[in-house]
Amino acid sequence: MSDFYQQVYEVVRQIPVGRVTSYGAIAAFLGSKQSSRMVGWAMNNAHSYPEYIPAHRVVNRNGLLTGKHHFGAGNVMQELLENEGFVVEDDQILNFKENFWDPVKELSLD
DNA sequence: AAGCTGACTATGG
DNA sequence: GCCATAGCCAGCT
Repeated sequence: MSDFYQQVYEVVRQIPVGRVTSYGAIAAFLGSKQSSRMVGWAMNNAHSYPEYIPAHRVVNRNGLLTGKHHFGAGNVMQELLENEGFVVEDDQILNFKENFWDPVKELSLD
């Protein structure tokens, strides 16, 4: 597996419970903010990773659950987020900005 | 092999 | 503030 995917998975795994981040933020942290699509693709292949990947904590820059369809037929992603204390409405995290977790800030600085 | 698609984002009208 | 376009790059048809 490419290091890119590996790093994406590790970053996503380090997202604290009750926090969320965006594909672009992860891509930016890896130094390829223009390849935010690849982060999403990495999530699609997340099942290939031996560890658990909380992909539901990764949404687009709007806090919109664009990838909910990949979790299952129903609104599994929303339920997972609500289970962690998020407020989701119309497939969007209302308090997204308040719970946003930026790896660039949280992991780079320290 | 060439073209399309997609769990994105930024920019311009 | 919404819609269209354009980069991005890996996987699929």
